[in-house]
Amino acid sequence: MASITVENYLKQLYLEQQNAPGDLVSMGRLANAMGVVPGTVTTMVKALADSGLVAYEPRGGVKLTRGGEQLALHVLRRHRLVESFLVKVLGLDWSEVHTEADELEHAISDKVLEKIDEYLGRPSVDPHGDPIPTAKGKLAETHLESLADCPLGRSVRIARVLDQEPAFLQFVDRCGLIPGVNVKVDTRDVQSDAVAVRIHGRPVVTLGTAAAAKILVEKL
Amino acid sequence: MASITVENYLKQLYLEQQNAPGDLVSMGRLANAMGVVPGTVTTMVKALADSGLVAYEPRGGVKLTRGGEQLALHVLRRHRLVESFLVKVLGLDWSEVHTEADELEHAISDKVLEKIDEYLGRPSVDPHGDPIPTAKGKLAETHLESLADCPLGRSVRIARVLDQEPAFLQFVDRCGLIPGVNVKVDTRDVQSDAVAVRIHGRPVVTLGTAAAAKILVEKL
DNA sequence: CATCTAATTTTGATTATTCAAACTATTATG
DNA sequence: CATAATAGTTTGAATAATCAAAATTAGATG
Repeated sequence: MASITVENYLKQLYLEQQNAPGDLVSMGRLANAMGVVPGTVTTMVKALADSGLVAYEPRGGVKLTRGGEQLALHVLRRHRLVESFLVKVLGLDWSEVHTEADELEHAISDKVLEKIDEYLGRPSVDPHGDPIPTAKGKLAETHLESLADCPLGRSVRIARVLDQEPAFLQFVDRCGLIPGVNVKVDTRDVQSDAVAVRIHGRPVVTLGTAAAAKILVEKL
Repeated sequence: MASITVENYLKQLYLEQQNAPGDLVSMGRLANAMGVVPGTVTTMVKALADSGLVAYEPRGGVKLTRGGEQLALHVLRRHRLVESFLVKVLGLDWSEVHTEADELEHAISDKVLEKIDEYLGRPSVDPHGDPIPTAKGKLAETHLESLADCPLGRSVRIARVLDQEPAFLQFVDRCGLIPGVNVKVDTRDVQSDAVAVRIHGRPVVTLGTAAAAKILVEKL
């Protein structure tokens, strides 16, 4: 059995790989994601490489092996199903479930996970719109645009919010930019770095480009 | 924060104290309950004593301090609420939830626990009839008789099963001796070590005294 | 090309938890 | 009461995960 620490390294490495597909992940990025000093990551990554979970190029970076990726996806599946469960069944706020799931993801057995999945009707995305890997370790590829780059004036639906920070999620919530809501980008201005978003029956919301880029939408 | 290991020692110590109220718990009993060698327990207990969670008498035994007991009860509350949740909401079999809860009890936050408690309607006992400590750390005292010592021929209700072994619970289930069921002890014989139990509309079940003693009943 | 910088790796320690095996009390017993 | 049996403690070592700080390397820059 992979320890909680190992599960966390693999999960984090997977998420970092998503940010820059193709490349190896640098020790620095992983250290930052894990909240440890770089030396710790070097040590740990070498151990993971010995276990065949990652491929490590000294001074180059790391990436998951097929086996490591499967484990990471399994952790991610637990994380996202737990998040969904906490929101849909227990009624927690979507801004707080990420932290909770970070603990629970290591304590849930396959049996309980299956019951949760069944109870929820086998959802394909979690409350933030993040896709849930299947039990077999497959993750549906999505290619969504964001509020920072989707066409102007066209009606689109909020599909995913890429930032798990409670404060950001609460802000998004207050604005009503939550997954499932239909919106239209009114204007976008490079100089002022601003994106104006119109939600039916609500005042126009203006976001900075960085914030807009974290909100993904799908065409209708 | 108490580590998972510390939580487990405190919980186990609490349970051992229940078995022999008043006495100190011996290192051997605790080692056995924890599944570690005795030397490990000595070391750990000394550390717990330094943290003020237990009172340790070298070569005498250990007991929980008020603080240690509060922590133990908090763990037990999580354990038993989780068990209830797994059975009542997710539909797991009561024979398998103990193991699951042993993991989950360390990963559940107070916030999630409160939601679970609310969802279940603030139950006072878990699926095995074990009492659930309150959020304040109070445990309702029960003084139940068992099938091995309750009056003969009187109708009583199964209230609690003291053994968490899946095989025993499955057996109990097959016999229909589950909490809430009304039964009557027909005969009891010291020489044959046998207890005959009658359940309405079912064949009489004969148990050994040791098994009968693990099934607690309440008067009607 | 020599050097500076930023990232990475190494080294030596630390903490938590555990074990095996040697040692030491206590208790019971003849 | 001397001693055997039992329970408990100590000691020395191991593993996992971490840090601080020194050493190294690969590029970037003048």
